[in-house]
Amino acid sequence: MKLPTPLHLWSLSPTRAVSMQKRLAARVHTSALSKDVRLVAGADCAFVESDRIIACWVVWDISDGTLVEKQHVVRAVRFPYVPGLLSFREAPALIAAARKLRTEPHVFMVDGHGLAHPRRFGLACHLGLFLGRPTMGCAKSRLCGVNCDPADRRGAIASLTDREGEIGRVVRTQRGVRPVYVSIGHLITLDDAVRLTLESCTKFRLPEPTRLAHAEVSRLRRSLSLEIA
DNA sequence: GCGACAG
DNA sequence: ATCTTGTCGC
Repeated sequence: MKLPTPLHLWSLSPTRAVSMQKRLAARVHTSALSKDVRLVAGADCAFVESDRIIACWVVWDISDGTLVEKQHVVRAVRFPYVPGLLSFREAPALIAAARKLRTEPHVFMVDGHGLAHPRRFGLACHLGLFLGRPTMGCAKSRLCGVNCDPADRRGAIASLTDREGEIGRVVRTQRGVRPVYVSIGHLITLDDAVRLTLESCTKFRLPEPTRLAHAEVSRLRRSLSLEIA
């Protein structure tokens, strides 16, 4: 996959990283997604010995539920986990893995937030700018904002808001499970992000693209752990 | 000062 | 995220 010229280097201090987020947040855009979304890419990361990161992208066909392609990279971890700065830890590896994709996904989904971030610039937004393509976030827990608890039925939705208004939506993807937190990343609308989330959660709480990517990095981590031992 | 805090 | 078996609840 051909990617745009990188917007900046990744060797930044946490303080500089925060400044960078504030600056880049202005470049994020909401826009209608093309009508025929079929290929949905899902990402996830795993860590080995806390010093190496495994980043993977899986391309899932929403029309027939098949796995089209999967690519991954293993790199050295260069940034600590700091709430609000997740992209500086995971994005570099995810971008490298995305370059290896041979198919062109219609939208990229990540395990984390996009706009539903303290500075409105979560991992999904950061990746959206670097990939120059539609992205959205579907997180397992909340980072910021307030919300009501959606009804306990598949498809129930509650608005996630912060001072300026709606920054995402809390979606119950299956009855009897905890809801997921959906927000836009870049070049997509919140309505489409929620729709894609529900269409991708065919049988589990989490979307298939992201769920499959998680299974893949877990498998890769096991084999790498064995090489060490 | 006291919580909250994506993965 | 990661360390980890059985076990409480629907």
